[in-house]
Amino acid sequence: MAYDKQLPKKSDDISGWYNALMLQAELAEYGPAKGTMILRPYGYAIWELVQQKLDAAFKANGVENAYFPIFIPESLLQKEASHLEGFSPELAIVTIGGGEVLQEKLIIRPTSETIMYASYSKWVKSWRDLPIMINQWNNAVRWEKRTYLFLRTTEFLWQEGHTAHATHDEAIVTQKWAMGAYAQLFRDQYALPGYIGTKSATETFAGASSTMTYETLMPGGKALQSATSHDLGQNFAHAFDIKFQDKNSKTEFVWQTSWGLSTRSLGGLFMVHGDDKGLRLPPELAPIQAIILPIRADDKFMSYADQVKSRLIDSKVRAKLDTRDGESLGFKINKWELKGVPLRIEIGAKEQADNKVKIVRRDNGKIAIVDVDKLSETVENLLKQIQDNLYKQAIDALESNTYSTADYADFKQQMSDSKGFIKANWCGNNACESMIKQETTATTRCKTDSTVEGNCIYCGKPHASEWYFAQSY
RNA sequence: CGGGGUGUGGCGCAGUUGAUAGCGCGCUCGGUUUGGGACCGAGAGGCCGAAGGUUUGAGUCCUUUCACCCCGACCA
Repeated sequence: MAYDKQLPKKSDDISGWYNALMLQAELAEYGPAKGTMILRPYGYAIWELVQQKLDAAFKANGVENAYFPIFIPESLLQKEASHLEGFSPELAIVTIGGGEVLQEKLIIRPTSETIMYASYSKWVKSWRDLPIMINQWNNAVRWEKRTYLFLRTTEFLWQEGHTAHATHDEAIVTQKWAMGAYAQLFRDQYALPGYIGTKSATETFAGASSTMTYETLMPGGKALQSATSHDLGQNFAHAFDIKFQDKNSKTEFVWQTSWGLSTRSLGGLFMVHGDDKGLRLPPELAPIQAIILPIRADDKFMSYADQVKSRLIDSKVRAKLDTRDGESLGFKINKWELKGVPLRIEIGAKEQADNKVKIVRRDNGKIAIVDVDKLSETVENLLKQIQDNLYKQAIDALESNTYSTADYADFKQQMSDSKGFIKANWCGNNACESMIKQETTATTRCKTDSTVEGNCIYCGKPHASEWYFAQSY
């Protein structure tokens, strides 16, 4: 295993730190084709934990999993005009199959609205066929000009939920429910606080009526759109002719939603919680929650170490015993710190003699010497504390980097200094949003939940509502 | 799509005025070690991104080309 001794400091060089960390912690590496990512077992295990949690939440709300093809005939994608327009610059298109030029080009899915809704239109005839609540875990391809590991890769993994309802109200309930599920996941598992709100017209998903977003703050002050939930209105229903007869025998178009969370969110997780020593994984998403390090590889320590491991496994802690030879204790400590394992348990002669273990927290370095009989409850307790502490640190960062101003000069100054989120009023006019972006590189991230109106920070017009602005990843 | 950079053992790099490749880390084996990135010894591993050219001779010079990375504009 190759671990470079030097990881760039997070505070000096965020981008260098992040890239090196992704590779060194064995989360991912670059695929042979530009912008692609190989998810290594350690990184994939984190994604699997996300999947477990989210999948359970979906199913609890009646969502079923299914799978639709990766190839979308070009004609399908063309059916919804704004959807096509939004995605066409970043499509990967198959033109040759089996050595022959295809009669109709095949789009590699950038998202699955079109191919799924072609089926929905066949499936829905009666109000009794509704709602349709389907999710799929899959990959998608968007030919981005510039890529980062996790944060923006040419191919990414995600889930996309797609529902169809008899009424707009019901669709909106689902849109909000999905965002609620994401918010809970981010808070309870990712330990990532964020702002939830509606996107401006220009930032709304191509083909949607409205987009809700979960916006998190990255170190360096940029915002990361971490999950979205769309109210598609009847846009796709009209384009794909998805209609049904209601209880009064009247023909109606369905109301739809779609919502997704991708491996991008893991990039946010790594970036926010990591420190100069490497990753700091929240226990909920740590493939290994406790790493047990015998001070020596001697047999007499091993049986005790095995016993400690068994106790943890029995109490459902994801524990691993590092028995690899040829690595000194110091090396192993650094290795597991880099990989962000929340707890390190050291076992040596002293611990064995006293029937104790030494437990060190990754998040703050605090040491506890614990009686082995109290091991499980102590570990469980510490894991909770670490989870809470990471959330607390992240929320402190979010709050202390959220500003509010009514003065455009302040706004500009802030965006060129420490960045972060700025709450400011905006009239809703595209021209103002676009000028602000040109002059500060900041865009609207989402509407705040404030109902107080003010003057537009750019044009000064009254009755402007409050928005979060930030530079975006 | 613009700007910058880099391609030489697995990784990071050196290679001067051209003379058929070297260092560190890692890896393998043996031994000594082990409470914060151990040490000694012996090994394995590279036609220098690709193609063409100049030359007695090219990692090095020339031409073309490909790929990737970083920074911007576009985006989950």
